[in-house]
Amino acid sequence: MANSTPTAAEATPTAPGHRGVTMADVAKAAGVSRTAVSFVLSNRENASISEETRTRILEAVQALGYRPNAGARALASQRSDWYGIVTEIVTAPFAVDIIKGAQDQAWLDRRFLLIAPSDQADAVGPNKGMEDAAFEKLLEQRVEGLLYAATFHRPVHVPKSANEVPTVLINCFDADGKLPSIVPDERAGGRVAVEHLLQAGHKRIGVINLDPNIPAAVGRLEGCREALAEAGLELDPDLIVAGYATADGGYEAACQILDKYPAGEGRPTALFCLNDRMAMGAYDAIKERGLAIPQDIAVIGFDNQELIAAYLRPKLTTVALPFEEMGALGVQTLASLTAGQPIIAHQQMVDCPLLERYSV
Amino acid sequence: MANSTPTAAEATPTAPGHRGVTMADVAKAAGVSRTAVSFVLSNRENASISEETRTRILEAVQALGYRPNAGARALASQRSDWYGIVTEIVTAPFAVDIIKGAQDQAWLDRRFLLIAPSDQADAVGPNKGMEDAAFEKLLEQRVEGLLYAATFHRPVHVPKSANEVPTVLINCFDADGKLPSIVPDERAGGRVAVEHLLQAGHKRIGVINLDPNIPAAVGRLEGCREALAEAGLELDPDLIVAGYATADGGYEAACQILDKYPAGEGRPTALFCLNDRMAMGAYDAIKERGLAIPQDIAVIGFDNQELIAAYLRPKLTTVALPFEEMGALGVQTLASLTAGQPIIAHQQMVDCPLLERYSV
DNA sequence: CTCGGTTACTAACGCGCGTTACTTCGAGCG
DNA sequence: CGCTCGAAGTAACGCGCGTTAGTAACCGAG
Repeated sequence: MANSTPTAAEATPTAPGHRGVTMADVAKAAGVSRTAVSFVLSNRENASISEETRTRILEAVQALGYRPNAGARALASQRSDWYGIVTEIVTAPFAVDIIKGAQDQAWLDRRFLLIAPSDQADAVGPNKGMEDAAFEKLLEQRVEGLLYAATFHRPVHVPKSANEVPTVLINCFDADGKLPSIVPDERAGGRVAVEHLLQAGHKRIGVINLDPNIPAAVGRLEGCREALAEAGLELDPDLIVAGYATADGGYEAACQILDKYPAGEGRPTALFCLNDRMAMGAYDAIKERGLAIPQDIAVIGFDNQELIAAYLRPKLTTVALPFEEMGALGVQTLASLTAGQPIIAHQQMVDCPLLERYSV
Repeated sequence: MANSTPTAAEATPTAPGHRGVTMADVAKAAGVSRTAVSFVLSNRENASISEETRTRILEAVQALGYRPNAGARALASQRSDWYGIVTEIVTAPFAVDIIKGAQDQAWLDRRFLLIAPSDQADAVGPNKGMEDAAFEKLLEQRVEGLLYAATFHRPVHVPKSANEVPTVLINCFDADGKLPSIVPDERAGGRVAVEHLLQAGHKRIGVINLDPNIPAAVGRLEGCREALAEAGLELDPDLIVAGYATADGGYEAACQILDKYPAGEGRPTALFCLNDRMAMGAYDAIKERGLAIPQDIAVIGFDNQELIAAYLRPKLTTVALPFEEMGALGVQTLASLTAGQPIIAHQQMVDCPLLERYSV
């Protein structure tokens, strides 16, 4: 301000922050070398810059509206501070939460998260190549690490290019068993759900199952059986009904259970629905029969699909899938990997917390 | 392959695509200058490279697993091919769809979409600064254009830095009236909804309203009145009930309407719910009274919140908010702006299509 | 044989920045 | 006074690439 020499660069002084202000412009304005500016802006430890010139430089930065060029910085320093995540953003109410968790954590670490879409992951469709392209694009940006997130817990095949930088899988695991992964602890989740029902006094519990082969079903059911076993109970095979993972599927499965047993005579007093969408359908089946939730029949879900669980009437008690936590943990794991630290655990499992609402 | 000179760069020949393969490496491997490689890879028109060396270069690219460095390329060419979008990814089942639309379109245009989070937009909370930081971060990446997306249709204040590059608002509009925006055509949407009810023979229609002051409510109600007027009907003020934009709010509003009019005596035969969450609550109110949807009372929603609308029983007929289309249009608009073309329309309105399911 | 005009390239600069090696200057010390 | 040493800064290189100006070889016309 005091002795700022007007330069050509200040063509539009009323609009600071106009594009193309470089460190050289700042240096000229402050009357120092470009190196000095660089030292100040990167807060170098052992650089000796007097307090006076330091503030003069910072003033010039402010006045000109200088903004560093991330690309140039990455080029010169050979590090980008970027991570990449590829995920099916499409059908995915879940993927969003993973992204949010990852992005918030990245933001805390002063890193930037690049997001690339991959439409259907293992699609047979025409865009099988999209996923490879997504990885490719991210690597062109010279990301320092990669995250791969699936919308439901399952084994996946990841493009080979993922081997070029540290890569962590979220909500899925490497079918080839190489890459580290972060998954929900389905077993513990199933256990916590059923323990909650037991504590509420229920002894006869119906289960509305998913496709029995997917990891989620296997784990949750295992946890369910564990909890029952500890209470000296067993799961009645007649009370497990599988259905499509939709509200309609849940409705039909619930009907099947409720219609098999008249009131009192062996009818379960609680239903463990392996996901919230099915619980939504179960609600209808129960209400149709004039039964009250939770007085006549308690219902517990799984997933905590907010839009459903928090808006059903009564609000659904459920076990939450820890998407945000997994996203955050993914970034943390990536950070330690890119820092050169060894892989701590090949597969990290994250707890699924119980969310008590009003259906138990 | 034939006469490839082994170089130090081929340290790990079994792992092509290892990091740090540069154009110079490719040039050396192909026995040409770096310039020649650059010409081939960027498909220059008036560069004369013989077909022979051309294929030799491409072979070297393949063999070494060369991958361009996007940052360096942006630095040299002074253009980045990147757009940025800042949005509240948080609470936002909607923002996701906007992002998807934008990202798919960007992908088609061979551009990359950088996503920055902005937690609560006009939050009073501690992270008011986050939004500015998001813009700042994106500008540091030298994005060529910016998108700003809100989760519900409303006026917004955008940080001044948005003026430095072309900026388009999506699902919101500039409170200062400067920036171009893309919003849903709420009025036409309300009209289409009510026309659909009229066509189904309904003449007495109840409206479950949102906060009457927000743009969505204003527009949708206006469209509703238009449709009625064209049929020679009027909206009975007694049949408009506002509530909180939740399932509970919808439940209470529906109760109020249904309890005021006993069957036959002026009870509406259809409910127009201004969003799907409220429709969800209205379903419960209707079912509780032993009425059937749509036989006794038809219900139509707005928003097409997939997780609700497609899973309610019966599935909800609703008017969709065109998030993906708005996202895509945003990128298209940005493309024309960055190409130097003038602003076509200050505010572009996108149609809200009717989705017929089973509740009317 | 010379000369203009192509074809097929290459040398060299600069994008904006981080970083290393070097210079300059004044204070302190024997 | 001569010397060293730290403080305060600067010149210059290179990151990987796009791009312009230029060069060398060849070819046909005069």
